[in-house]
Amino acid sequence: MRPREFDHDDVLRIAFDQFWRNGVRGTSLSDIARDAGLQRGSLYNAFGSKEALFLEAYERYAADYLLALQKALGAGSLRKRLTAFFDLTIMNFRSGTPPRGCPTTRGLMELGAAEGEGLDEDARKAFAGLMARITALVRDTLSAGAARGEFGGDPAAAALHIVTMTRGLAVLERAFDDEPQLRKIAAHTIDLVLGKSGR
Amino acid sequence: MRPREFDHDDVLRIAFDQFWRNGVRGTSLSDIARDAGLQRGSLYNAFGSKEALFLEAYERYAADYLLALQKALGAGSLRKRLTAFFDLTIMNFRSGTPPRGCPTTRGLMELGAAEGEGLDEDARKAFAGLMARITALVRDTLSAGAARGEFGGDPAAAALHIVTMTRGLAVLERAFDDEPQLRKIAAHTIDLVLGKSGR
DNA sequence: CCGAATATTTGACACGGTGTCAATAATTTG
DNA sequence: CAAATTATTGACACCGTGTCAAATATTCGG
Repeated sequence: MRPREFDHDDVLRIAFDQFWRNGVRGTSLSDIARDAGLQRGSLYNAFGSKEALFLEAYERYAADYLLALQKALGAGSLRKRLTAFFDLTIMNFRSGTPPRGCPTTRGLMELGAAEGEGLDEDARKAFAGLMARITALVRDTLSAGAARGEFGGDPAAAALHIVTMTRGLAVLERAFDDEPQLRKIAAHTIDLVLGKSGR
Repeated sequence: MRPREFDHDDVLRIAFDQFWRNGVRGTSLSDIARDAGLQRGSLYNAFGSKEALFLEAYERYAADYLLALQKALGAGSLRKRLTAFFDLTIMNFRSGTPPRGCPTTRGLMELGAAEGEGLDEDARKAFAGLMARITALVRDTLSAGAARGEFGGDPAAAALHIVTMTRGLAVLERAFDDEPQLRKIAAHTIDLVLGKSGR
């Protein structure tokens, strides 16, 4: 067999960077091929379609991101953990020049727009899976905090609330381009969930 | 002058319905022209471009939606008002078969993907304006509630929190297609903002 | 009532993007 | 070294956006 002339993971990274920077709609396979130094046909041969390539790049990124979130949630008081969680989330939206927005939400909203087509359903599932895993991480962190007396509510409900807030922040970031406001909203959320006193 | 052969507002309604149902990306001007019974060229002549047409249709819808929200926020106890607000929001996401998602958020995320191009910036501004106006409505409702002793926190911060939650719900609706869960999250948010007792 | 002015409609065209396919080229294995 | 297998390449079809000139319909002034 003839071997590939490119590295699979390299292309996924290049593609995700493009998708993140310019959106799925705003990125053509010609763009990615040019950046990766190969022909469009090779991408089709290796990945099947633009959306399949996006999906692979997305899942690769999601795995890394999940690890980073886990790390952020893993040290200090419950308040410190949640603060680190929101900090990482917001920093992620604001990375790049200009800020690229939420890498996991933008793709879904773009692809999820035209549903029932097969691949879009796969994108939806990938996103739903990531959200479920993030929610589980936050829930476990809250449960552990509750066991130490740092939290008194329902961990599952609070985790869902927190994750919903991160998705809302992802949308508002696109609308307002106002990082201090995002941070204020996040701080307020932590206060609300933990009780303003800080316990 | 030769008069138009179609009604401006009719076309905006037809277009917005298509955009809402199939997404901006998934709707071609041929689709809209077919539904409206005219030629593609007439749409370009009347509206300039696909995105300009979307924008006009969007703003027309947003004005109606804002009135509906205002009405929902206008009667009963503060808890009842907020409940009606979230109910309307969620019902909006879930309307249509299959549910069409949030009419105001989807378009932004699709168009906001490729930024710095002029018209996308207009879409961002339109969305930001709508969000600001909704936030103001909620803030005023909370302020009035505070004056009646139904709420004890910071109305501006709480309003921003609530609106952020609605955007998060708009995203999660696409991911999970689980209406009861959306309602649970909304109820939990109201409890958190007003204090679980209900005062 | 007629013609000029003006805006709308129509259809052809260019362009770019996705995706397919057959032909070609480069390895590995027998 | 030859056969088999896979990757690459370039041409093609198709669809969507957007532009333009020609044709058409209406209004207004004389």
